[in-house]
Amino acid sequence: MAIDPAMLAWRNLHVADAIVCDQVNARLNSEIGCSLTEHDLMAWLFAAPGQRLRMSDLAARLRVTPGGLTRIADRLVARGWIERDQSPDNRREVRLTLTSTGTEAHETARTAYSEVLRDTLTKHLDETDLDTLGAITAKLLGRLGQQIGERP
Amino acid sequence: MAIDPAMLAWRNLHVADAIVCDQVNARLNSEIGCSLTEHDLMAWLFAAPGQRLRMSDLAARLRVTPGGLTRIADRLVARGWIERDQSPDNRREVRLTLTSTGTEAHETARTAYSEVLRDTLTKHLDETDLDTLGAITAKLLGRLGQQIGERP
DNA sequence: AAAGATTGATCTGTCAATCTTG
DNA sequence: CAAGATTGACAGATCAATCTTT
Repeated sequence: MAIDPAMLAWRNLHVADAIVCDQVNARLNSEIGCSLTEHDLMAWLFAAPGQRLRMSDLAARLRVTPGGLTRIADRLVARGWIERDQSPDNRREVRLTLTSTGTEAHETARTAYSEVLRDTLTKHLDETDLDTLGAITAKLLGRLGQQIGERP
Repeated sequence: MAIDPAMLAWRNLHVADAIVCDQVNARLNSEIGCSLTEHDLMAWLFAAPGQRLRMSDLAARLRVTPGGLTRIADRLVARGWIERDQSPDNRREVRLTLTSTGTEAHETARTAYSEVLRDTLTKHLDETDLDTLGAITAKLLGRLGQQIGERP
């Protein structure tokens, strides 16, 4: 009886993700003093139109709860890397922006992040494998998105 | 300038892993009353020679710290699903085994787990994609294992 | 002293309740 | 009352310190 190919693929994928996450976190932590999640928050802000996003939008992108995002934002505000501000036309909404120090921190973090990916992925998989991996996971995400309800 | 294929593959893989984890956790939680990690602990025990493993070995397999494993084991002992015992020839070592209720719980959990994988992976990717995904991640894990120090 | 497991303090996130604004 | 964010209580793991056994 052959082992379930889905189970095999999943377990490999899951462990590989854990290992890469650990390495990224370790590197970001020692070099910049932030976590992968904190980097991702800054990356979403950096890429957003007007460098500005609402709390609820960020929570969806980072896949954390509203309460969780409040805490993550608290930490980055305390470090002086982001700032809160309220939308003038709807004072319920809180938006976040990068400060100038936050932009610098993100730039440094992004570089370190890329280096870890080179050491963990690019070094071990050739271009074809990486593209194939990207394509299959992209297909999967597309289907899962429809199934679940399309993460924005 | 083309987007970095490693970054693309990694982000897709990372998000896909998070989605599948959430679904597995939700299903195991509602149906069996356990988490993915708790299932994995039981699965390792079930597959082990003599259905018995040392704390430190389990910690390495589950990729958690010794302290973390103590807590996970505490919960499963409290549910009556596993038991602690001490090695007669080295009383520092603590080993875990499944109880009969634990074996039943694991069996139920394993079935639910497989069903979630069918709904999230097998339903959306054909056999070829799954095999390719398994092969590429296996290659990656092989290289990462050597790089890091071979998880047992 | 070192190996192995546990414990207390802490960190990060969740969940449900709450506060504010529309 | 609903939308959006925050807060308190808690869950789950980490880390460093500790205890036991070798």
